[in-house]
Amino acid sequence: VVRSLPLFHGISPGSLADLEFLLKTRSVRDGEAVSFPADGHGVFGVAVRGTLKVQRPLPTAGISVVDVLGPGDIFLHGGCGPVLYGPHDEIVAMTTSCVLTMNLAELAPLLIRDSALSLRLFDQAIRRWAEQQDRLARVLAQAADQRLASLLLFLKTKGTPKPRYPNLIPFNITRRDLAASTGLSLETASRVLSMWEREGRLRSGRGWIELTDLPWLQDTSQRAD
Amino acid sequence: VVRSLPLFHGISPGSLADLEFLLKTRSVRDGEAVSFPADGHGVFGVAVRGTLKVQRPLPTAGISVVDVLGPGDIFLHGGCGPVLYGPHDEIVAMTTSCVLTMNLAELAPLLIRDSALSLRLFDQAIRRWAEQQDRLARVLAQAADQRLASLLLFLKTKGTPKPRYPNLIPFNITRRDLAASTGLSLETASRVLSMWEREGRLRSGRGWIELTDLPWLQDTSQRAD
DNA sequence: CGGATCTTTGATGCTATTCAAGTCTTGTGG
DNA sequence: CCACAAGACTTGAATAGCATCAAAGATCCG
Repeated sequence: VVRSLPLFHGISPGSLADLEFLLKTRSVRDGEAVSFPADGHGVFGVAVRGTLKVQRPLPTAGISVVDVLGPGDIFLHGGCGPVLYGPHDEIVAMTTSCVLTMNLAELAPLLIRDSALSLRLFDQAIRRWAEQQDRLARVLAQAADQRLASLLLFLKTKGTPKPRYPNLIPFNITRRDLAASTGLSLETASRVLSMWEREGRLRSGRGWIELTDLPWLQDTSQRAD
Repeated sequence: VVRSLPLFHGISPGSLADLEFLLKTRSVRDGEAVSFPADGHGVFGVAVRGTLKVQRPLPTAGISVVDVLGPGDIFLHGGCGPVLYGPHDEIVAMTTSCVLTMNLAELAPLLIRDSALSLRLFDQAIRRWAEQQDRLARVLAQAADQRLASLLLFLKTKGTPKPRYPNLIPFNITRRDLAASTGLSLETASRVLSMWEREGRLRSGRGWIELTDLPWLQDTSQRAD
């Protein structure tokens, strides 16, 4: 499984063997959360198949979706030291998924031994970080419909397309998720999508969305009011 | 200069020599932007002294402040491949500052040779990425006053405190900057700060802010409406 | 002193939220 | 197979919060 990931292509056989020894496969069903040890040890992981969302609980009992993981995306959860997602963040499968995980503490020795592997992870960190930077800039500046357009286009990049429906977002995504990812209310997200559906920009149903007018969505996400 | 940065403490003498050879010092005066080659080659850099903001131009002719750099913070600007800030992003000094820069293309060979250095940069990438994650979550979920409180506390961590005024944000920060960092309008930012000044939470003037009630700001940034 | 920039304040309007009611879809168990 | 409950979605009306527009007041600099 490890060897099949583009993330690890060209990595030395020794490191691959170590990774294969340390990384444990686990499957997560649609809607289920990835469970983590409660003992405070952090986890390093990689998404292999499927798509997952990272939810952050809010003091108001609501949640924000702070990230979306697709195949090949790494994550660092819980624990102390440099970590991406806090111990309260939940990683929930949006479709039947498969992730690899290991103890975070065992990652550093591996990286010290193999600089090519370090570089690969550094590269990915920069790429994903820039992705977040972009999301932040959009949330800071854009109106409701623009944020939704940006988000839908972003989500499309995070899933493995279904053969027969290339523009269908290939995982379960509810109005509630869209709202939690854009900082809008569920009702506003629903209203915007209903409008777009009337205009023929997309088709949608309970938990699924198919983008039928990508160019228009691109324009919308980039227009200068 | 390179050796004095905590970022590079404990790095092998060989790599330090390489870094010292490649990294060029440049000073930036208050309000000035760091200039970059227009030839499309990316730049890797480190902030050494002072504080800088990263501005992203918007289609509406406005700007968003997407990041703030303090001493020891790295950045990757322009160029192709994995890069943090796009070619249109500007890095502007908020106080007289000093940064080290080098050609981004020359970074990878260095990282391949020294895995400890790679690990150090990976660590920082994760830390800063998590910082942005946190900002994103706040912008998604919080009201105007909460966002401003979070931002002020964040900004305080990015400057080197002035000896006589530990709670003074030690660089030039205008209402316009606060607004561009939180996604609010200049007027709203001004109104909230005026209110806080009347309530004795802070003192401020043209371009400066002194936080006089840190615990209250903490509470505000974390309260559940 | 004059000009530029930063800041404040008020009036007005729009956008998105909130609250509420109701419809549709899906899965479950009898 | 049908009834039912839970969850997802829609829609409307009222409201609140923030943006926008406009004008004037501070502060800094040469």
